[in-house]
Amino acid sequence: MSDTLTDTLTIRQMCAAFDVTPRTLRFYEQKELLGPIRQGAHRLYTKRDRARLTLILRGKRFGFSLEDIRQLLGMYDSVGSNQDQLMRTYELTQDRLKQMEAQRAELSVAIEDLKVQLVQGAAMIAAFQRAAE
Amino acid sequence: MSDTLTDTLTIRQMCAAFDVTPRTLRFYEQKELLGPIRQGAHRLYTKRDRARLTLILRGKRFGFSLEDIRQLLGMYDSVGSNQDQLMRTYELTQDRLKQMEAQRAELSVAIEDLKVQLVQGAAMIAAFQRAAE
DNA sequence: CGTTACGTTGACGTAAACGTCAAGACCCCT
DNA sequence: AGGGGTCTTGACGTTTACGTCAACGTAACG
Repeated sequence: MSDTLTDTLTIRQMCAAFDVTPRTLRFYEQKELLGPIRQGAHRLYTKRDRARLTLILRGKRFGFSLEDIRQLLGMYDSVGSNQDQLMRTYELTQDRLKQMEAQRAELSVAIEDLKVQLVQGAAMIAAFQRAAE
Repeated sequence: MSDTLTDTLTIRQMCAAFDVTPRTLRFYEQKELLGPIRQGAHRLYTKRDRARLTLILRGKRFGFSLEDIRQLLGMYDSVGSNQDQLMRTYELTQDRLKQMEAQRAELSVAIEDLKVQLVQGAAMIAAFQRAAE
């Protein structure tokens, strides 16, 4: 088994692992997206932080704001919250899920569009080459 | 047939149709994403502008920057460019397509994750309700 | 035990994507 | 001809998501 007490990363290791800067990690912490434990003043990032950062970076790639993501993350650690809070988070997550499914459908459309354009582009390039003979 | 000479929208009509502000349309024009014709000083948005704006707003929803989108739009009106330009645009579009396909795959993962969370959330809510009896 | 590397907290700077006036032009109406 | 509505071009303000110092603490290494 992995030693959960020592299974932590320093800020540098974290940066290397996720290709972000220290500033970014501290910024996310300030915005309550991450909550690394402290050893003195130094930050230590646990498995939980790594999981959260994965979700944060993923969310960003889909155009979600950090505030959006913060709310989404609420779903992942709603343990210990009361029932009302849990219900709100649940509904919020349902909404977000629908958004994401709509987004995926739209992305598929965009991909198909682009494929068509590529075929047309290839045809134009071929025409150029015939004309250049 | 539609009269192509009068098939244009004013900036207000355009804003209403796409739910954006005038400032946004002027900003996109300044960034060379749109190129409405002019009647005197006034802007008139053609079918082409409408198609481009659709693509712009779609791109934004996937986290593309306006500069990214400007390059993508280059693919859609590369008619009249020379072969080198055409080839560069073609390759650029291929790259972007791969990005978008990767993005879609990742989005699917995120959606599945969220669905799992929803099931867990539902279970937690159910547990709360049993406990409250 | 010094110094070199890594860490910390502010504080200020910056790029992107607009928002928000200000000042003026143009058009329609009565 | 005056008023109202819509348009124009600046110019400056704002928010988000960090970058970039400065000044300082600490930990590790030879």
